[in-house]
Amino acid sequence: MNSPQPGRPRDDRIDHAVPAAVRALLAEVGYGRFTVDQVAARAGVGKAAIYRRFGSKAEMVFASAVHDVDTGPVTDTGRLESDLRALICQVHDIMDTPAARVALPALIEALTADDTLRERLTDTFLASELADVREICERAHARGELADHVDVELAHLLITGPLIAALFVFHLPVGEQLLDEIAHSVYLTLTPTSCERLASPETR
Amino acid sequence: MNSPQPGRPRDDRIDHAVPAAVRALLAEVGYGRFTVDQVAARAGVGKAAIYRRFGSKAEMVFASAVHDVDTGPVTDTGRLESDLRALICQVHDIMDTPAARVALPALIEALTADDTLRERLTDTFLASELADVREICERAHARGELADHVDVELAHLLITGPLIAALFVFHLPVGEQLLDEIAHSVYLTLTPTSCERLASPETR
Amino acid sequence: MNSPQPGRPRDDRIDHAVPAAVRALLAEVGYGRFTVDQVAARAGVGKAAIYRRFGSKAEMVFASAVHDVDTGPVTDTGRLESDLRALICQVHDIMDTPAARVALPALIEALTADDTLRERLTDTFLASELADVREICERAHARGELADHVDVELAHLLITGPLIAALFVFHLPVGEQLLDEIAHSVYLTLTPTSCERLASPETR
Amino acid sequence: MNSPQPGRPRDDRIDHAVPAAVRALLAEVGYGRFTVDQVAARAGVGKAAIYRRFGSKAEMVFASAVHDVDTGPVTDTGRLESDLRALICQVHDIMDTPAARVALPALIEALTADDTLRERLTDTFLASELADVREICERAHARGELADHVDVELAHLLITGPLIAALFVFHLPVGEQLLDEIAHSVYLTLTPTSCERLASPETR
DNA sequence: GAATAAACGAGACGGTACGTCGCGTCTTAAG
DNA sequence: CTTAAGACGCGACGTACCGTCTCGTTTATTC
Repeated sequence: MNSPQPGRPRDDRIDHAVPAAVRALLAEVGYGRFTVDQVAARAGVGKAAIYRRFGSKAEMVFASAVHDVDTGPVTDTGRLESDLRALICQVHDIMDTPAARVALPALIEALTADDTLRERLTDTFLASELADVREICERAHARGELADHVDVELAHLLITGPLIAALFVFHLPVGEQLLDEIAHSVYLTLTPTSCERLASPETR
Repeated sequence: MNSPQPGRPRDDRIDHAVPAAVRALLAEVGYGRFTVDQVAARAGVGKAAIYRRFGSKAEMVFASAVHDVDTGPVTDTGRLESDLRALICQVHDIMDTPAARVALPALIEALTADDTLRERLTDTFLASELADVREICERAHARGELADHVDVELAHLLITGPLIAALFVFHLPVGEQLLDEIAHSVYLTLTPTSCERLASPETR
Repeated sequence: MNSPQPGRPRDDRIDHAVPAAVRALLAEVGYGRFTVDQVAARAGVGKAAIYRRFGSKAEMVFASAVHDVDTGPVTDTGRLESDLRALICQVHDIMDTPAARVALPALIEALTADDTLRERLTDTFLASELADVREICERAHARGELADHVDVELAHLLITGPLIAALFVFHLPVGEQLLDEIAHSVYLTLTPTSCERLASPETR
Repeated sequence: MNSPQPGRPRDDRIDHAVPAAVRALLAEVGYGRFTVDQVAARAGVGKAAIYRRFGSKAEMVFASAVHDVDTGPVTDTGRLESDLRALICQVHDIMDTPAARVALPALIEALTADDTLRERLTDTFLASELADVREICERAHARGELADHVDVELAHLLITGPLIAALFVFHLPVGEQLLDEIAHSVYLTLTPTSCERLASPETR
């Protein structure tokens, strides 16, 4: 019926070799002195094979660096703060890969000029993270830990922002304690303080 | 005594004209389609004069983008939360310049490869902001709003991180309300929760 | 057997278009205000394609200026003096091209520093001209016009020297009469003088 | 009367040091990789002092290379051929200086673009050499060796041409024998052959 | 002797061309 | 129809040199 299409099929090994070479080179030389020809040579591949798969250098880097960000479902710890803590840890693990440490800054740079890339990021990474935050909040609301209307986008910024700043801008060491503190900060921000709850429980 | 130095001195007007041209061009065409020749032409200057001052295109851009970050003293509003709000606004004003919106992502990218640049950023921008945060906290402590030991670096991350993420990564609109919310979040994180205050009012 | 060589082959049209553009530009603007970018633009070619063929601007110019010096066999007029006249005319035609008038002085300059270039000139142009002179002399000898041992290199200098001096050093107009006179001078120099012939007519 | 003019007078040492540096550098690196800044450094002099004396790099080189070409009167040997031989030797001595071997090719190159330079050369070097040739011919005519009307310009080309070609184009060794042969060739060309004189003494 | 005026070393300046490098496309022959 | 190899057009890069200009200093003549 449908002939699997004529001609030589694409080589699956290339689909793996190229992103691997990209990550290796990113870790070695960074994004600045990073060349498509180098990637081709390293992967033992022609440039045409690369450009048949990726529309541009930026796309190639982006697709190669964040190749398996399907983080799976958010672990349910039973309490809001530790759920947040788990999510933050998950995000951190994605960002602190050797390849990601150089690819994400490059991605940030590329985003300023490339609207398509920006849209794609919004639709995939951002959407998925917002969904995760929303899920956590809904679970907390179901448990009565949280009011029904929380600003999910704000929460997302409070979670990712400090991580991005620490990792990619100020290049500070990011330890467990910092993740705890960020989680606690978000928790405090999302939950009405005891004081408010005690003082005016009916105002809401 | 010691002759100031032989030869024709550097032209002061160029020292101003080049960064101005850089900022204008960054705002107009972005970092991607940004040319040293364009800068030279715009500034009415030869390329040699530029490369005599900056080692590379990147250095020129970064040195030009953050030209007057000496934001002066932090306004004292009398209350911690509004002090934080003012500081956040200050930081935001620096970052939301047309030139900065395109230069800072490029700077972030460059930081991953250039240790010197990283040090320079740490010693200037980061140090100055940490000092600002510290000053605000000390004033709050003097007023009795704050415990004596607060994590200034954490506070700094909580302030700048969400701004950076919103402006440069997710390209979200940053309005007054968001600045309010960030300030509130930092305030909540720094101050002991009501609950704790209620539980141990005499510890002060 | 041996694969002709991998990859895209050099474009033959460029091999012709570039020298043509060089000659056109040399004739138009001279060697002084002559730009590689202009050549590239005129030939509809990238600079890389040029530098893939020629190691430098100078190489490109010289290789382009003397593109078809294979002047074919020397015309046989049946008499030594008119043979010489024909050869001188041939040499003059090569040197008085618009392109050659500006390229050859530059070539002369380059020869002082570049041994390789010098060798190449010796092996091609000089060798070919010496062969021509030798052929003419041998024909004359066969006809009995000439003694058997003539100094071919001297003859060559006497032919080309005045042309070079007139065209490239003193920039004098070179008309038919001058060519006649040079030919006559060489003829006189090569042939035994009448005096000698009168004195010893039987030596032949 | 004429005040020797106010202000600091020009430094005589510079007038000597610069041409000396030019000749040294020409001999060392040739004209191609020859820099005005190098000359200034070598002579221990500022560039302004150079450009106050010479209008351009080409002028400087030209004036420095042929600085003492006042060859004095032509020796009178009593016979035309040896007079020619002496003149050729004089010309050769000028051209075969280490500095001249690189400066003259550069001068030849410069002549194609610079009309002023060409005029200057014509008015000085060429005029002086033509005068020399003319003087020799007149002496020969007075002695009865020569007819009254000889083509002085042709003679000049026949003298200088082969020298220029040998020295600057083909870079052949120029020995005493070659000078002899050139002199003989010119002699033959200038003097009517015995045959002609014998055959038709009255045709002239 | 002070003022003037030109020349000096040093080196920055505008301009222009150089030769290199990278991107993304195209063109071969081979599979 | 894909592949490896590599040439292609384009365009920016950073360097080099020219000839000019500005400094502060030095050296002579003129008031």
